[in-house]
Amino acid sequence: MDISLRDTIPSGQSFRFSEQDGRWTVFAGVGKNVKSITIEQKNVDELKEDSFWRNYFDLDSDYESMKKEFSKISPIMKKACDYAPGIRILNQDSWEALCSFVVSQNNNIKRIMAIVERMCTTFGEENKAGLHGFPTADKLAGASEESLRAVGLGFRAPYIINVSTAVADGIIDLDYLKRAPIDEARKILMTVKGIGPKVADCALLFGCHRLDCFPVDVWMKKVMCTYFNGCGPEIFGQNAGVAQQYLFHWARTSGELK
DNA sequence: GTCCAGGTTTTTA
DNA sequence: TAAAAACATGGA
Repeated sequence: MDISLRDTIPSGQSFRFSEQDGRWTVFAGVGKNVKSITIEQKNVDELKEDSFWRNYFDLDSDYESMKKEFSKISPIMKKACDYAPGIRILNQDSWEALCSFVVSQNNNIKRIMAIVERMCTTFGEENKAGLHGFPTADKLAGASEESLRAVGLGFRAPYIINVSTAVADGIIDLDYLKRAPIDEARKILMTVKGIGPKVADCALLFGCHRLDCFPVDVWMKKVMCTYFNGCGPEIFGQNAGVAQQYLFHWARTSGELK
């Protein structure tokens, strides 16, 4: 089973992309390390040729066996896997993901994307190809609250300064979060004012590839309540975060959620 | 005008 | 402790 671009790129895990006539353009990376690619579904095999994008789209993980395990859990879980079997968890830059999910709180995906784009053009370095990278933590830590409000961050502006300062000062070590015990990792993130359990879990799942993290937003609350008897993520095992993404996508786009 | 958006913090009871 | 309100902004 190949990756599905349409079920993965705009599925609420990344925020820098556009689509026109089936051609997806994705931007990824911080500062001058930013890269972009334009790709169509029929050409996804080309992604395997490039080590960066091969890793970014997580093409070497075994999703077939994960889906097989998930499908045993319940009929709805199987339905979600069959509904969009080409979903993948992207390997985004950890800082970009963390910062983007601070932007995401009480916000909608379209507006998150617009704000992130303005953050990149305003605060992000431009590389030789003219692409703006995601702003570094150092840059945002030094920005004024006023200048952050000017790109539409609203009440999140001080939160962005808080998280940027924590990363810039090494209080949050993103590389450590990739290997720390999961409870400790969440706890470290949540010391920042503006990061709660949901944003912490999204940062860990989508930015640190911690597949055991299970972000619960309004959609997932409803799914767990309605179809899983209010159970927690334990029932999904070590790759719960992947199960979460299949359920989230199904709930949000199928129109079948009661 | 009201409600909502991949929430979190602050206030109130 | 737990529930409600406040927080910016723009689109439906």
